[in-house]
Amino acid sequence: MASDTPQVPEVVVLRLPLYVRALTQMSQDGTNVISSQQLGARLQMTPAQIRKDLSYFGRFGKQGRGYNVEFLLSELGQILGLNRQWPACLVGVGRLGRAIINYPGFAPEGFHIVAAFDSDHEQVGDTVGGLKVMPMAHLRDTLERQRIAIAIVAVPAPEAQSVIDDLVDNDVRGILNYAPVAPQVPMDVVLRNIDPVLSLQSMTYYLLDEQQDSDPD
Amino acid sequence: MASDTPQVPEVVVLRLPLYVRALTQMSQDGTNVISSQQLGARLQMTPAQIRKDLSYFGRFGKQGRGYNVEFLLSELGQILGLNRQWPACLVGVGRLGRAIINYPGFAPEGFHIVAAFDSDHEQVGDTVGGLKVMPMAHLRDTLERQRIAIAIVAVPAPEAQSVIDDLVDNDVRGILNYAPVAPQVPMDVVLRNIDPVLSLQSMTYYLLDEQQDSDPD
DNA sequence: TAGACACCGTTATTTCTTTCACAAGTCGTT
DNA sequence: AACGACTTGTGAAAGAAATAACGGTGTCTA
Repeated sequence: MASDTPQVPEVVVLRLPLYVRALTQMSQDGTNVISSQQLGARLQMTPAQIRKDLSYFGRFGKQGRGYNVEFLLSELGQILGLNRQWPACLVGVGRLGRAIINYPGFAPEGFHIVAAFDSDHEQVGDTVGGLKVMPMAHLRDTLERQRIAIAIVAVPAPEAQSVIDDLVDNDVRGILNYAPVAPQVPMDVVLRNIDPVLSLQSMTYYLLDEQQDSDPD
Repeated sequence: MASDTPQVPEVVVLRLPLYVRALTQMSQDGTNVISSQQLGARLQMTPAQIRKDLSYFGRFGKQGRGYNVEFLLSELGQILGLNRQWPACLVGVGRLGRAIINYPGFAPEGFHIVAAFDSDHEQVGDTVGGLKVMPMAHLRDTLERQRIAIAIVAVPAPEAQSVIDDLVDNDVRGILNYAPVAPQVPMDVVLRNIDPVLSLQSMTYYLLDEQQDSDPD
């Protein structure tokens, strides 16, 4: 226990999954070995950055040759904790929540939504994507019994903070938040926001140049 | 034309929408004036960063007083191009695409999905969220006629790059990509990726510490 | 087995971001 | 009108991240 300053920069951790994804594809394409050069070209980054990123975790390459794809993939999986299953719960089974539950992209990566909650008693009892929707009161029991460390939040913006407080109180350690707010969480809880509107709003800054709306017909 | 190096750092532009959102809420709460101190507390950032960010664009505050909420909001809206409508098209009307089209969060911010495309001829002709799904062949005409500069991509991963190439060829200037890939685009096209799986995969790194899976009962 | 080449890991350097610190301006009160 | 409490905008300093550079090691070919 001695990492007040995480000795691995967060930016680096954020890039690792990118490497994993590229390597996975290469593995499927039958590539056995890859250089930082090639990987960099594939991901539009400098070879130096890739080597430096990896060097935070160990020495995975072979001089003169490059990285063994399978080996690096398995090492990165180990580092990120991808070689196990991560049960998760969903809070909020409105339109967005239902889409999330039915999204087929999570399970293949080991993220399984195994419980669904909603504070609206209208929804409780419904079955969504094979899951019975439970009231928030069942949170503690369910999280503990199913050893759930990750929660996905898809409630309306005004409710998000209080739902997240509730989750934190119940020892959730990671939160994937779809509500368009910037919630406050304790430092030991990992928060990731999915916010397409923010993405668009920063995009438009760069679209303004030529785009001068003249006359609306 | 002389901005090879954009003199406003991209990180700064990415933060502006955060300010806009906080200010919007404050405006609704009836707050007239706010200091960088207060705004910083609200967003968990230092007052200095906020002042510096804003200083790239002008002088919006008053010494000894702070920022007028309405004024700053309108200035930021101007800077980001939020005070106008942005018609957008959607490509890919599968499960995800349908959820996006029905997502009620875009329109209030001025982002209107006004056309939907799919390369799968099974889908073409369907009506989704009030829009007739069109074949990709209609791309050029529609984009031009409706002055669409933004595309939202929700196709399966293997198709994403070619769809995006197609969009770029047809002069789309901004792309919001939901496919789990890191597409290549020319420098003058703005790309934003929405990728919850990547978010989760970097999150788990921080969850590994205590979480040692012992025996599965 | 030797020579030419390729590539990693790491240190040094440069570039980018954030934070600090303070002069100058504003407001409210007396 | 003058004082004290505040807060901005901004250069300068500190800190973080990306890139460059290169020694050392391994690979391949002949």
